Amino acid sequence: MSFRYVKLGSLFNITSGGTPSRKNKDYYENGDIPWVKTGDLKNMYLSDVDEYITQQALNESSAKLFPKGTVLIAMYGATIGNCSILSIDAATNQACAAFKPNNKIIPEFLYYYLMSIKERLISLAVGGAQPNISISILKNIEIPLLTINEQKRMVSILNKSRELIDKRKAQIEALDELTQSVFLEMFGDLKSNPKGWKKVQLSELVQVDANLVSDIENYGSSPKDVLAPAIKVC
DNA sequence: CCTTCACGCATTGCGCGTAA
DNA sequence: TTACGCGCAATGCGTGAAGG
Repeated sequence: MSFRYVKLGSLFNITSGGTPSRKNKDYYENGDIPWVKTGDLKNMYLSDVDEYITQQALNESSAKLFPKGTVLIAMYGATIGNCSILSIDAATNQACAAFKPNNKIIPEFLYYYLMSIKERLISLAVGGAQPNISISILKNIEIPLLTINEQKRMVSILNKSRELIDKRKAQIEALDELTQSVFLEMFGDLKSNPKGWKKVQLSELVQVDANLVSDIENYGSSPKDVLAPAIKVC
């Protein structure tokens, strides 16, 4: 795989949004244009927002409408460095930098790249009370320029890895609940069973590591049957 | 003149302490 | 125990300065 590094500024016309005046009700009341704030940049894809603005707000403020596929990154505030890909057309406030989709970089590849350099981006931020990543800093960030097919291949690998991370997170949460359930089984009031867990074989619940299961089952006082949340760890 | 940057202020929500 | 007030942190907003 051969590639060269290219500055984001030469690939994208990076812009920020704007905040229509809060004093003008006409900008917000009955608005139907999604308006993104940095706090909305939580997940990979963004389809749900807190606030909407009107067409008038769009016309009379520096808020701009960005198309589906635009990658947004928070430039300051506690959410600095957070990214999302728009899965709807939406406007943003001034704290979001926007990379409109083009034919050289696919949004998912840019998203993963920005996430991979998040810590570096934060360290580049300047300012005291509220550190700032400016658009000029973003323009100077270099990204490996791969062919679209290579980008797609990388994205599919990274998607799989992300799925794995999500699954692992779900497993950890499930195992945390399992901890509670074991204590409830051993010391709690079973009749009350406040969470409505069912009684199942431990081996039925935990499929991830057969040795771990046998270790737990063979560990003296541990019960083979446990009260468990209605999920399976696999 | 318009856009962007960067700073500081305003607002909101949460946690903690205290008094009733 | 509950309600209230205070302080702090997080986040959004406004605005003056700078530069193209």
